[in-house]
Parts: sequence; C-alpha cells; structure tokens
Amino acid sequence: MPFYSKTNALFRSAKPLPHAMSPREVFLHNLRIGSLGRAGQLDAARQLFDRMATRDTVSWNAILTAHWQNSDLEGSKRLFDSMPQRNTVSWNSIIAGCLENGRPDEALDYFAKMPLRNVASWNAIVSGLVKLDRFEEAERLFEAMPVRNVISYTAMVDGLARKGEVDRARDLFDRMPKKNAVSWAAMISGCVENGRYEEARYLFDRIPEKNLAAITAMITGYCKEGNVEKARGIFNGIRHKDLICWNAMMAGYVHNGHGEEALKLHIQMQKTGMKPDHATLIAVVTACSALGLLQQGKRTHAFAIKTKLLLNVSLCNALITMYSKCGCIGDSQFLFQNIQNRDLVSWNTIIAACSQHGDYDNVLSLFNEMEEKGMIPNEITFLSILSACRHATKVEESLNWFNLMMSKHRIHPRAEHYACLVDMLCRAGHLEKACKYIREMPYEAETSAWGAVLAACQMNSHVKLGELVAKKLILLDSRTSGAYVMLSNIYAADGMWREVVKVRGLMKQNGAKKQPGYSWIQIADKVHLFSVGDASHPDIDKILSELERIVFHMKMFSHYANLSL
DNA sequence: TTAGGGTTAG
Repeated sequence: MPFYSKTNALFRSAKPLPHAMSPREVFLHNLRIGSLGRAGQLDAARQLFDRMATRDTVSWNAILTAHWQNSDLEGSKRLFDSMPQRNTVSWNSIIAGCLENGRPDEALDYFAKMPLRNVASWNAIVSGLVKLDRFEEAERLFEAMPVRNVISYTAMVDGLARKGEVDRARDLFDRMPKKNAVSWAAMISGCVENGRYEEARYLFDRIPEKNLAAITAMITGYCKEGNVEKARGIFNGIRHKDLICWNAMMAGYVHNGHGEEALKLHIQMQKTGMKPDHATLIAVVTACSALGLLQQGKRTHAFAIKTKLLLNVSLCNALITMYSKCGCIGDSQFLFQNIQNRDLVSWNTIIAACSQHGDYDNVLSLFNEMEEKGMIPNEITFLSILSACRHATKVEESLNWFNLMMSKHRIHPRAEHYACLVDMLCRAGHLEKACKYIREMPYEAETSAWGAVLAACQMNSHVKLGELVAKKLILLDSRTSGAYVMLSNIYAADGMWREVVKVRGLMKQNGAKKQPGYSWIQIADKVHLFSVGDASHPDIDKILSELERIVFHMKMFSHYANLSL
C-alpha cells in the first residue's frame, strides 16, 4: 500500500529528524506511535516520540496511550503530569488506562477532576466500570449522563446481561432509541452467556444486517448448548473469517470434548495464514490437556515465549493445567512461580493441580501464601481444597475448611462442595455423617453425592442403605448404568443372587448402557488409545506382560506396607 | 477518546 510504504521509508531513515517537522510529518509520526503501541512495541514507539523535534497534543496522547496499553500505567501517569497541554482526549485516555489496568478508583478520581467531559468520557467510565463488575456505580453514572448515545446504551445492555439480568437488558435493548450492529451482537451474546439460547436464536433471525460479532456469539451459543455440528455449519458459511470466530469454534470443540477437532481446525487456520493470538493458544493448550499431548503442549509453550504471548496470564494458567494433567507438576510449579501478574485463577489453578497430585501440604502452604498476598479465595479455591482433603482422606480438616469457608469467607457451599465432602466421608466409612450432610444441603442432592454413598455401601456391604440409595439414583437417572451395577455388586457380595438377576433385568428394561471407558498415552507424537478388553494394539502381548509385572510389584508393595502397619 | 463476538481454575 502506497501510504505505508511511504511512511515506512520515513521511519526507517537513520537520519536525525529535522528540527522543525511539517504538520504532515507530525501527523504520520503520531499514527505510527499509535500503531506501534497497539502492536506491543512500546520501546519503538517511545524512541520515535523522543526523536520528534515537533510534538502536538496528539503525539503526547498517542505515547500516553501506548504506555498503558503495554501495562505501564505509571509511565502514562508521569507523561500525563508532564504534558504541556491536555485536552479531553488526554483525560479520556488516562481514564481508559486506569480502567484497562484494573484501577477503577483512580479512574473515578481523574473523571471527577477533569475540567470538561464529553460523551466519550462518560461512556469510557461507564463501560469500564461494567467490565470490572462495579455495576451499581456504572448504572448510577449512566443515569447521570447529560447525553446518551448508542454506545452508552449498548454498554448498559452488556452490563445488565453480565449481571445475569437478561430481562432488564432486553427491556433496555428494546427501548434503545437507535440500535446498530454492535448493540445486536451485545444483546445476543448476553442471552448466550446466560443460557437463553432460544432467545438468542430469535434475535439472531431478526438482525437487520448480520455481522461477524453476532454470528460468533451464535457459534458460541450452539457450542454451549452442545450442538457443535450446527455451530460448525454456521462457521463454514462465513466467507471472511476473522481470528475471533476461529477461536470461538476451536474453544467450542474443546469444551465439548472434541480436542482433536480443535487441533485439526488450528492447522486449517494456520494454512490460511491467520496469526494466532493468546486465545488461540489457550484453545490449543486446553485441547492438549484433555488429550494428554505433552509434546504439542510444550511446543505451544515455546511458541508462546517466542511470540511474547506468554505475557498473557490466562495462557499461563492454561499451560499450568496442561503440565499438571500430563503429569509434570514440577513444570506447573515452575511456571506458576514465574508469572509476574498472577490472578485468582492462577492461584486456583496451581492449588487444583497440587490437589490432583495428592499434595495436601503444598495446597495448604499455597493457600496461606495467597492469603498473605491479599488474594481473596473464591468458591473454586475451596472446592480444590476440599478435593485435596478427599484425596488425602483428611476428614477433620475438610470439615474445618467447610466451616471456615462459610463463617470467615461468607461463601455459600454449592452442590459440588457438598458432593466432595459426602464422597470423602463415605470413603472414610462415615456413612451416617454423609447422609446427614446430604439431608442438610439446600439443593436436591445430585447424582454424584448419592453415587458416593452407594459406592461406600458397596465397599462396606451395607445392603439396606445401598438399596435405598440405588433406588433414589435410578429415579434421578434411569439410563446410566452405575447405580444398577453397584447395587447388583452389593447383592452379589451378600449371595443374594435372585436380586442380582432382578437388577440386571431392570437395567436392560430401562435401556441403561455403560459408556465405555478409554485411556490413552502419547509416545513420540503418536497417541495410543485403549478401551476395556481391547486387544487390537500391535504390541498387546508386551503391554500385558508389563502390566502383570507392575501389578505384581504393586501387590508386593502393599504386602510390605500391610506388614509395616 | 467511548460500546460487541473468542480467553484460564472445579
């Protein structure tokens, strides 16, 4: 393009810049500073700014913005203080910078001090507060706005939907004086985020002009509903695909357990010449976690270092999970230690990883460390801690954590917390206590909680309780085989063969089938898949003899372990 | 200079 080739020639020049720059030259430099800032090249932007002999307010605004866009808010603030002249754009930029870097109070401070506000100033503060979950303040400012435009309304529609108030969002959307493509996309996305897929479809069919944002929201909607085929159909119909819709489709595959499809799509995307961003790599890494593809996960990690995408915390978090799921907990810990700007998810991720590896002591010290650093744990943190207690059979501790979560942190336990606790109590043989918690929980006990009790009944040969629980489970879900199988095992262990036959018959009658279990392992870029009773692997004899050897050693080990008790 | 689609933890 002629414009860029011309400007590139100007910027490549090693010659010192003239003492007085023409307005056109200043204009081109300002543009360049802006694009360098957006491309993550703060140093280059700064060099260019420093070399400019003539600067106008736009130049100052451009470099100020470049600093906060590259996480240097303090640098932006210093520039703001030293600017020879400020206009409304300068104020708007520093406010946006504070909001983007998660400092809403500072943004509000600047907003209060600014001499002249335009509609963009109001919109920036309203939408920024919405994004940082300070909805009430955003709403108050929205009400106080002297003038509102389509952007103000769209920001509020988004805010209401984020808060889960879809009806109010829809009401505001319907009452908007003017709608554009962005407003429609925001409303559809709001429906999708809150699981209102029918409404999303209804709106999507009524958009005056379909745009890629709305189409992408629909792709995500179908994926969340579990209908990846339909999503793929829409995706295939997009003529000019952008990075975000590729990312949405890949993430959709990953969340529905089709990691391989996601990776295939990633290869297709690469072939089109589209450059991946952090969200692309998150999808790839999450697919690797699910499939146990350590080598590909490592390659993606290396690529992220090379392209500086590893600066993204979410990607680091995804990699921590990948290493942990692939058995490399040491790599997870190393990565975690080296994250500069850890967020709550990072802490939850590493705690979950240690929990899954049975390292209760590390979970404990990580929790203490996170509290010391002022990080507030949430319900997921406690779920991981309870899960760690379960793995280590720490009965007393888990009850303490459960109480602490409610009393100190004011977190209401969810069904999953109860399920975890119940499962542990059952495994430890405290059946009565487990049933007490199930009765106490304010939810209809989920299959997982009752399933835990039934498994414990099987282990401890509790026929009466087992019968009761199995009946409940079959009532909740008659087509899953677990309850039938466990109940028939309980009967069998007690020699109640007539009952065994009855249960098996009932299972057949209700059409309950067992989902075959699979496991797989990656060796030198090849994935080997196994299912129960599967003898199709070319090296099956070697595999079986190795298994026998391992089982023999395990038995020996447990024999000696028992002797030492 | 302001609004929208994808992004990690159980």
